[in-house]
Amino acid sequence: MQKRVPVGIESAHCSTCMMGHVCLPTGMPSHEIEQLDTLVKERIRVEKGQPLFRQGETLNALFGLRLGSIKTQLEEENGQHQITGFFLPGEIIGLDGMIEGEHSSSAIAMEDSEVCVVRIEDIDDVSRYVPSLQHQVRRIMSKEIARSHQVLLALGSMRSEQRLAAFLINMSQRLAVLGYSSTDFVMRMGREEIGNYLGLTIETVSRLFSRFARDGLIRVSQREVRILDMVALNELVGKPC
Amino acid sequence: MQKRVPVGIESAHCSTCMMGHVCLPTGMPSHEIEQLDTLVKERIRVEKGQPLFRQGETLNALFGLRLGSIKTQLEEENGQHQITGFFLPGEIIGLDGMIEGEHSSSAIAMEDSEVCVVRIEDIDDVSRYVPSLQHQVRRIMSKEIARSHQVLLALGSMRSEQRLAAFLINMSQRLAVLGYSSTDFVMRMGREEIGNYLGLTIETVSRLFSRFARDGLIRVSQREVRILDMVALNELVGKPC
DNA sequence: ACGCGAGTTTGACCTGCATCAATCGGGTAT
DNA sequence: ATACCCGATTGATGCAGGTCAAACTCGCGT
Repeated sequence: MQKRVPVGIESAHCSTCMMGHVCLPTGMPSHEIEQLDTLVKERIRVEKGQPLFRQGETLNALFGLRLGSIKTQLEEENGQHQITGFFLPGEIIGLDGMIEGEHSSSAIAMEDSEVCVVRIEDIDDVSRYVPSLQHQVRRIMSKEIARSHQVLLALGSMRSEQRLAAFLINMSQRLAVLGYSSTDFVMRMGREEIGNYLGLTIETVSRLFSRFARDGLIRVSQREVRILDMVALNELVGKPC
Repeated sequence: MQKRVPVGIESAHCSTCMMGHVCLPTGMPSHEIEQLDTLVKERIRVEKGQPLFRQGETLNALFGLRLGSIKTQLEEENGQHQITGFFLPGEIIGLDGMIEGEHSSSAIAMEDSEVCVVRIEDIDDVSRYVPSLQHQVRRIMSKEIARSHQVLLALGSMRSEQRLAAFLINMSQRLAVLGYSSTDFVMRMGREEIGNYLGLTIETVSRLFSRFARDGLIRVSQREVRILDMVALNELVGKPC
């Protein structure tokens, strides 16, 4: 059984894709979006737990997540790893591989997922006809930089409860954009992954979930979360000093 | 007295700039680098302590640091801030402002500095004639993403001594690229800034410097550092688990 | 030379989170 | 059902690094 399978691309057109409003074409004029239809020549399905790409691999392509969820992580010689991002449908993966050379991180599917493959050379070709495409790519990369700076802020200057609160708020907002409930969702990652991402141990994360629940901020059962008091969560992370 | 002063640009040509080998033109073919000479229409001097730009400002330009050193930081409503990067000559600042809209961080000069201003619209113009320019911009942004992921790794999974060791190694390497000694240099930032960047308090940073010195890894006097045992520093950060 | 102030160092103490360890619970195979 | 396993929870304890406080150093201006 293959782990990383090409799938049919008959409907692989950005112009008709339902993710268009949250994916690469976001905000582009519709006549230019049609020109993107040659951009995605391939789609890949990645099984849960399998890598989309691995740190060190040469891959001159970006991946638009269509379905599922994927985490990226830095891997060290000594088996250690640090999760650098959780990606949801519509988000672009592989931006740290745009140096000719190699990816600086690995991307692992957290559930069965499907990505659109965009070869970088194709980006250059298409952008001759679609000037706004370059803007778009830069916009997305810029956003990724800003995003990781936000995580730096969390790891560098927040206490554990603030980090988890910020994490929940962030998940909530991103899921809302995708049309899901902002108060009621299933996290695709386990406690260990959350802890790793936030620079905390699994036990601390677990305790925090319990505490948040006891304090009436959320309800949790395994990976299901219901946010009961968004205001309190926001206060926890930002307002007070 | 002005804080942010345009300076003459008579010699503002990437093709003749001494920073060329470490700046935006890095690795570009020389006949294309000449085409970059229209890219920098302006140079700005920023006084120590003054901002090059501020979080929230609309600025559709990148800045190539020519002289001096600059830090970028996220600023929160409550006066808190988190330093997200220290920049040395040859490095590009403002990559998180390439979303049409606003910068997501502030950039402050740590000493009197000078930057080349590259307007984003000019990038688009010039890249019509210089196809590799787009690659170059993407390469630089990709590198910035990878860089911030490295800092995430430090903040998320290293202990204080490892963070400081990694910081010193990083400074050493970057200064070496600029032609300075890799073992003997002056840090442009104070203890507080280092601490903020690494998610530590000023006292912890100070104690670590003292400890490193006592253990014969470095010699420190104020902001001057001499690295005595680079091997030990590297072991501290990576090898053992 | 003196005094002053900002940045740094050092010490004593405290706490938030890690660590170690035991238990629990839900899902799956038998 | 039962057994098993993996992830999550909860408790007890320890320590790295934070906090509070005092002293020290280097410039710098007078």
